[in-house]
Amino acid sequence: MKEKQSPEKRPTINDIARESGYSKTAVSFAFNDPSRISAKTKDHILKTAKRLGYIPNPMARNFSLQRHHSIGFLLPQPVHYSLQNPYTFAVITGIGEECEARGYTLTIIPPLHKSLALAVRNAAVDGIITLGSQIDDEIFEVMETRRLPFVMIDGASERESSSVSIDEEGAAYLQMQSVLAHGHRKIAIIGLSSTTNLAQKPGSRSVSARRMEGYRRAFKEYQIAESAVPTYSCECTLAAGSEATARLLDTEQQLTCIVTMSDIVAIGALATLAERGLSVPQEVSVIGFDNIEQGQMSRPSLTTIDQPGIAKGRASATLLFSVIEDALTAYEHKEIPYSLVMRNSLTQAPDAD
Amino acid sequence: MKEKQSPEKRPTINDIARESGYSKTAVSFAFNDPSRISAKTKDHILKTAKRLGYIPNPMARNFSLQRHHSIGFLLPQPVHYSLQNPYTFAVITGIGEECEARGYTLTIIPPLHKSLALAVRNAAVDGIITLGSQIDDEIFEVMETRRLPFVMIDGASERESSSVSIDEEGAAYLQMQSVLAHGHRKIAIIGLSSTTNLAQKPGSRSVSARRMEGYRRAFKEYQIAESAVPTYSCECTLAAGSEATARLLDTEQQLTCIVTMSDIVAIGALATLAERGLSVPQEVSVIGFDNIEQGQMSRPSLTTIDQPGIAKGRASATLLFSVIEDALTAYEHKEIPYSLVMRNSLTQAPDAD
DNA sequence: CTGAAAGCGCTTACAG
DNA sequence: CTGAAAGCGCTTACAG
Repeated sequence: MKEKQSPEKRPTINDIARESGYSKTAVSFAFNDPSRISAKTKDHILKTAKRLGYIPNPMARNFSLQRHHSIGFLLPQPVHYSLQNPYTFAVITGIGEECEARGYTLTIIPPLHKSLALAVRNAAVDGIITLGSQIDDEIFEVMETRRLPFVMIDGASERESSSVSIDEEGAAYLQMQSVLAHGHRKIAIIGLSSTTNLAQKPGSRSVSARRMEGYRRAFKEYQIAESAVPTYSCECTLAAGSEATARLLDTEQQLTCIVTMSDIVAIGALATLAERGLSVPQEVSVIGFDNIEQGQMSRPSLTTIDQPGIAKGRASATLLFSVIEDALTAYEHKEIPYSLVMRNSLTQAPDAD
Repeated sequence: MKEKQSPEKRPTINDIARESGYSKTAVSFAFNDPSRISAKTKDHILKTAKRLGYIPNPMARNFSLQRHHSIGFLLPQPVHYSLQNPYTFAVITGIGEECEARGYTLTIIPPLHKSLALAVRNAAVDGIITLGSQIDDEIFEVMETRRLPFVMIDGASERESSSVSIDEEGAAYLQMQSVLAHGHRKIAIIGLSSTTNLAQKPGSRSVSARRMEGYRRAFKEYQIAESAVPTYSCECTLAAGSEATARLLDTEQQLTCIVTMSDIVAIGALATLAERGLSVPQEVSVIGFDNIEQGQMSRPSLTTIDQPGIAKGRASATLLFSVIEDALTAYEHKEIPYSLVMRNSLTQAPDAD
């Protein structure tokens, strides 16, 4: 009765043991540690396995080993939005490179029934990397009670964990400073709107907020009233960037420079400016943030702040693996260097002299 | 002795059963099917779970259920190359959207110790989606002996499985036909080089090969000798596209149009042409393939063949889920529609009249 | 070199 | 409504 051989069912280690005449132990060794059995035994077992079409079941193996061999990447927003931004992809690429080197897979975790926390409860991963500052408390609690190590990229929480970021305030300062140094005074900012519907924690400052402080420092240095600089915000997509720029051009008079917090938004702005017949940078300058690859190819090429997504992804995965595999418990906060990339979308203000 | 309470270890269902005074069965029901126990029991159990910090172990749950709740995406090339192409990302986005709707995660599977087949042996997924035609026989064998359902996108195998593609030959015909209809006769092609080091199976034709047939049909129609059209090929990256274009311009005389098999390559071509001071489309026309988002933003905007990556991703996931969840066994070959997107990189040949 | 057996942490058919 | 027990398919410490 035990032998019921439905042709559908894949063979298990028991089938190979029975069929080859050896024990399950021997079969397991044949696949995982052949040095522990004789060459003859190994050959016989492997041959039997091949004949019956046996491959050890990874799920059972992982369960026995208590390792998923995968790390998770938490999408900050629904798939459709998140994956629209090449910066997200750069981060994923970096994480993926590190996974490849370690023999892990990379599990992308979208919200489950609209809930990321629920998705994290169920995620079959050994650790998690988060991106952005929209991770709510419930998610952290789930990760903590699951004892799931995690690393935050661009995060804003004071949780006990490793993290990877750039100095947002410093980078934003550099960005605005370079705009002001080019003589621009009629400036508009397009920031990043937080699409989360959860209240931001008082202690945790969003990326937008931290960058605004950098802007303020630059304003102070150039004695500009912050209130004189209109600030818009939009989602981080090409379309939203175009549209925000259109709104902005309809409202503001005689701008000479648009400062964005994302290349994607900046490229959207370029499109709208071209449509309106405004030449960049002669009439209006534009500056981006991120340094995505497409910024080199846009016309004009985009002046921007380089924040290397791939490097961030790699660094976060390295940090995560060090706690997963080496059981490292000291948390590390890694700051990735940023820099100003001068290309052709920013020039002297036309009204400056 | 059994009770050794290391503070490190997360509690299991046994701990909650013991602590709450109920059985494991009851604990399991409290989480998965509360209607089967009394409200009082449920409350008590859930409270105990919360107190001890218990979340059911997903690995054990999956193992018991014999479901990973994840589908795999097979990277056609090492992470660093594959994820360079926005088309790949569009496909991933489409798959991700469908996973999100079904409550699955999406596992990205890079090669393990350089071997994709090895990675597929170990992948903790319920099914696999492949992209491109570089999947070798060993991989198919692994999937088949693992009884792992799979769907191929842009695949070229005659395997028993569902697949998603466009009519490559027809789409390429349309592309070349539109070039010829604009009067171009001094044309060069930049195809896709196959980076696989395995011999292509005789029966399976690569995407490049199938598209060449479409080109041939167009040539025949316009009575052009195929041998008169130089054909280059390069990897599908921006840099390789730039470089192939440079090589091509160094060798060929007085081209009026460059026909590429990928927008990424076409955008690389645009960059090289700009560098050389050749105006597009006045002096040289360029046509792409894929219709990635950046093609709208390039200068000039890119005329191309639309092959919707997101739609392909979604369709492939839908097909895969139908065999995973509904145990569907009939294989389906889905053709996604393509179309010509006329923008500004293609115009009448300068020498035509 | 080889094997019997415990263990990984759940789910669920079955009996009460 | 509740619980004892079998089962999911491996790995590995231990004994021989």
